[in-house]
Amino acid sequence: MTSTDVAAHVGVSQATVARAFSSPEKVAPATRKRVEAAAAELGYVPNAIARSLKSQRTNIIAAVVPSVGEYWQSVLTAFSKQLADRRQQLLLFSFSDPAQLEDVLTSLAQYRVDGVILASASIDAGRLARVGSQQLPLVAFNQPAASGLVPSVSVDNDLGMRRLAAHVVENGARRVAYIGGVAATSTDQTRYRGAAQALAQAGIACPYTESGGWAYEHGYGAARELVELGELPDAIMVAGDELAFGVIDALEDRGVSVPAEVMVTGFDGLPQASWAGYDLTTLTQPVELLVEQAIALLLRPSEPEPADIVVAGELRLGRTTKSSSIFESRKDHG
Amino acid sequence: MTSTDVAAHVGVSQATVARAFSSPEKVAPATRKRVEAAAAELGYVPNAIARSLKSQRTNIIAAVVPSVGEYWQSVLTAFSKQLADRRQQLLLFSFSDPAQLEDVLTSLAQYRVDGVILASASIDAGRLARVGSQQLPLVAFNQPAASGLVPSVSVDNDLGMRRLAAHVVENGARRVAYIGGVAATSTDQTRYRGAAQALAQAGIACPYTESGGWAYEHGYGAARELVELGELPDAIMVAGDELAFGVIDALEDRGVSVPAEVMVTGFDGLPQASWAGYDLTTLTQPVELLVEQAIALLLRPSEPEPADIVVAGELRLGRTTKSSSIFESRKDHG
DNA sequence: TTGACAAATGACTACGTAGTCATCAATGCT
DNA sequence: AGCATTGATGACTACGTAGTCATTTGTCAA
Repeated sequence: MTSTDVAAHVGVSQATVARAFSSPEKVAPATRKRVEAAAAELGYVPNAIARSLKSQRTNIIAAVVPSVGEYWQSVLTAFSKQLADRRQQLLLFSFSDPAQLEDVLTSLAQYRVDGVILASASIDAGRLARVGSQQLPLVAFNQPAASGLVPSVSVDNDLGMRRLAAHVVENGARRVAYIGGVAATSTDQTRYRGAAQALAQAGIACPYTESGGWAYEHGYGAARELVELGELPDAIMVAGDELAFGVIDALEDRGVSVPAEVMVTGFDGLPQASWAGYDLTTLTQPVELLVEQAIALLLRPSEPEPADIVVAGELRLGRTTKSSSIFESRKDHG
Repeated sequence: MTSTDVAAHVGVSQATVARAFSSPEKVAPATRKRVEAAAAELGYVPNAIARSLKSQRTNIIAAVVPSVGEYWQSVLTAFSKQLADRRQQLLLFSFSDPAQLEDVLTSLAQYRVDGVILASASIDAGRLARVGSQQLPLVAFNQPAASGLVPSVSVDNDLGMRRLAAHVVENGARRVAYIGGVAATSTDQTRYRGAAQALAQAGIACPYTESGGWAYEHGYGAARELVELGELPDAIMVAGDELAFGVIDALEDRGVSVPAEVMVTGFDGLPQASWAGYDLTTLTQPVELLVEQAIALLLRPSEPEPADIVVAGELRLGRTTKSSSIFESRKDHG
């Protein structure tokens, strides 16, 4: 079924049928009605492929996203929803291993999408530059390393961690440990630096432990090791919520009470952080807002130099850092 | 950058450049080398849009998936991974409200994708038929209602629930309640029927409570009501894992111990079910296998009548139904 | 040496749409 | 009535690729 078929059926030219769909105001109402009726009867639907070839726009945005991780799934959900509202489609390129990125970027280039969202902590500057050198609109999502290289949107990792650090210090923590994800990622580095510097101002050191990933089991493993080494701190600041869930479970499995013995903070503000089972103190990322900004950056005519948008998150106070009664009363009397 | 540009640069015809990429064996090795070199130099990448127009294949599979829910996110991840392995792309159409389905299906039709995965409990038979009436390959994912209408792949909901029911009965449950998601969905109905029938064989009634959704908070709310009504059963069978997490947290928030006072079972086998914090007894869906079957069904030449593939899940025993010591010892001595 | 044949390549065209330009009819104005 | 203007429509073409067919080149055997 093509516009030509419909045209023949109605007795008009192919051009008129095409206009009836792409710019209806240019077609006489009576004609438009007849075209629409015929299209419905014949089951004609405009071919987006052909339209894209002609118009050089696909109405498709590509998202390059890690295939695992609660956080990325929630980001993906937000993108998919907001793009749908703008009548754009989402072409998904997911990868589980940074080594697959080459392939992904290659096939991505073939599809002439209207824009690309690069959302992954593990895309290095070199690759970023390579993608950026192509002409297509691009935005890096939550990738501190991209700043300056390509347009980017990020949560304020530094500020977020500072707030969390200030909070645990206020709650009486004097010895703090940090459990990171993958030390090589700029996200991890930025978050750790924020925490370490804020704590340093309070005269507190903050040893870094790399868990080796961003998943539950990495957090679980790292916390288990901390427990087995003895010498537990007053608080553990964790680089991400999913990691933090693992940390909490590992601690409680070994009889360490959270927050009475050890406080725990996360980062991201996943839905699960609000679940009663965890009720995690964390830095909630304004995902909807971040995504909105990213899409705006993508569809806006490109500016001379790459914009870097940084949005502050919101502190979520959960039971994992609730002041123990000792501190509460101390504060009451202080 | 088009194949024509590269051709001019190398001094061959456009056809030769096209062949060098689409069927390299038809081009003399020396020529191919020169073409590839020029393409790399000029930054030429074949245009998948134009290729699709010509070849009538897009190498794109569309997935229509609810935008919320842990389960669907994990399914989406699996599809995205497996399709990438087969060099297919995933065009994502997500919706948060069944009312949006009309729009979604309309824009879907324009993209001439090679196949469609319909994954949602809330697509009714009428709409299914409408989509099915189009010519494109289609597979319904985990939608019992689709059986017979269109090709489908599902986990064995009935068998799974029977196994779970048998398990809680073995563990001594004599009074069992069922918390469903959305009663109007065929998934919910099938699962409840499986549980109710299996329990009936043991002479146990199984009242149904609708929670009104599939999310954590729905489960939490439903369980809270059960507690407030008093009369807690020995076991609560829940229609989905995410719901079950809410149920567990609601129970424990109100001082009801799981599993000592009330056992809880889920369904789906989400990653979180294995987290130490929940360690849920559930029916693990073989998501990878289901997805594999779905893709195979999609890409296989269409059979005369729609195939319905049903795959059994695997029982996961967690602490939420661990036999209490009373039963343990009773069994030891029995 | 020449005919037969295969390999390599080029010219051409279709895929389905939308934009440009031309054409034609209808309307309004002087 | 005659002319300019506007609106509606049709003819034509380009978008970038890949398949068909024809042509050229090279190889081998008689």
